Amino acid sequence: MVNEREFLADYQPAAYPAVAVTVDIVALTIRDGRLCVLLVERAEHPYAGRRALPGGFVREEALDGAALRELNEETGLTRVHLEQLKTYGDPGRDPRMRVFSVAYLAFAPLLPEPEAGSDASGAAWVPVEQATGLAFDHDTILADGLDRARAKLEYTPLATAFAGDEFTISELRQIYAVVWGEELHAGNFHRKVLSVPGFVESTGQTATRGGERGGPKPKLYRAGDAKLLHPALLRPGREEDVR
Amino acid sequence: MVNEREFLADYQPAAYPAVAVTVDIVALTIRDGRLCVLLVERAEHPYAGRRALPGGFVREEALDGAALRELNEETGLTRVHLEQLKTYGDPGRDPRMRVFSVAYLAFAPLLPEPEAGSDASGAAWVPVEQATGLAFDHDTILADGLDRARAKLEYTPLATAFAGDEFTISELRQIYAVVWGEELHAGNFHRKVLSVPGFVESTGQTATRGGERGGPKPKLYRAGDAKLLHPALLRPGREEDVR
DNA sequence: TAAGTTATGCTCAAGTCGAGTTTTTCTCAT
DNA sequence: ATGAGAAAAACTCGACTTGAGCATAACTTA
Repeated sequence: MVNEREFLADYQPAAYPAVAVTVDIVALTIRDGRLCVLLVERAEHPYAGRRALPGGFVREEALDGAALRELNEETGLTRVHLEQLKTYGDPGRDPRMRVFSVAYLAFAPLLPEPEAGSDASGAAWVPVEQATGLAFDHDTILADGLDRARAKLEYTPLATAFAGDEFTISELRQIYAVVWGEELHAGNFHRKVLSVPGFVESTGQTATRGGERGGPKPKLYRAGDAKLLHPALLRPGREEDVR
Repeated sequence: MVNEREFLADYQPAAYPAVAVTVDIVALTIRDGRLCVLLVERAEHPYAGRRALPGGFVREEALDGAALRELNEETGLTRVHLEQLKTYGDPGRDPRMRVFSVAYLAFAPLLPEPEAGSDASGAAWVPVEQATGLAFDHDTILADGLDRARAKLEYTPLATAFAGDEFTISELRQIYAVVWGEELHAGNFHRKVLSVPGFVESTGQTATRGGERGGPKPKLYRAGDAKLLHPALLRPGREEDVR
């Protein structure tokens, strides 16, 4: 019976209803100390007028390429960290037809451009807590993306993708604080970051001035060559683990 | 320009070349102390005669449902841990047409059935080190699945999905050893497993007899209610981290 | 009954973590 | 200019966690 099915499936693909594959992108950045996601406003039905994650149909290109192209079209960004998140394909998630969406997660350094072309589509960076009521199942996709982003900060040096080429330990700590939504002990964070091999490397320079509200000139660092943090930087307050 | 493209994409999906979506499953189990993956032999072109991961076209069903159905068709398994792995969609990965494959990772307890129906398709559990030269890009998918499985053992109680309902700490340790490919310190493993909240819970029973080659009757445990291990069970020998 | 194997627990030194403190260098407002 | 407040960086200390070994007792097979 399995063979019959396979046979049919292999040789009569046209017998199946038409399907489409899109990529949708959860692009995150930090603006004004807040975690923001890139959203577009839909001009067409379905969900006309609703905000949605940027994305579009996959052409004759690789999936990663499609995601990069879409993101570039909306933001002009080209050198971003992009990784596949998950694929969503429930029947009915798009009222037009069966649409499978391969979601991607992107980490953008501090605002490459405030707004997209400022023209048409109205792409905008929206604080994640205000990004609700999105089109399709994009609320779910965004939630999954945030979960993944928060988890990845723990064991990868991904936070450096949110920072510029050079950054201070405090700036890095602020990134963690904003993404995780909780303050971190400055001293311990400092010790930890410097002790994890390959996380950051010193530039030998210091910032030209201290913080906004005082303090000495901090040293500058750039991202190291580690792909994984070991030991990991664990999120505080996870004692009573997810059961 | 972006709008034009979106407009076209939204309203003329039929203008795009036909695409298909399949699920492919990396189903892992442990047989005779070896990590094995479920493979089928392809009867049809392309790659006729080559071994491949089990899978098939997605019907009018959810992706998770399609994966479960395919796995069930091959093994009869119904209560397995199944999770989405990654989606593969390079143009040309299937010579017939544009095929996107949503790969799933499954963890099966010790051999539900030695072989599939033993009839047709010739589904078989193959030691992973012998599972090479697979059809399509299945070598890559398998490698990604193994990476994911090994990583997940560290911070989730997934290893219990490889064990039966009741198991001994030593059996659990063997699962880790087989999947990771390295022996673990018995005493430390024992201490660690019992100290992580929710990992395992005692049944109060002990096995009816000791090990094959001697030793006291071990206590029996069942899986606990934790979804994440905290602190994690780190793989040894990862000092010089992935750079 | 002897020899070998295993489950389980204990010890100890090294390492890590969270929390708090100290010193010093800045910025800002007076 | 000067004092108050803030932040960078470094240090301390006690509580845990880890890796490596050792110890003991309970079993199996020969």
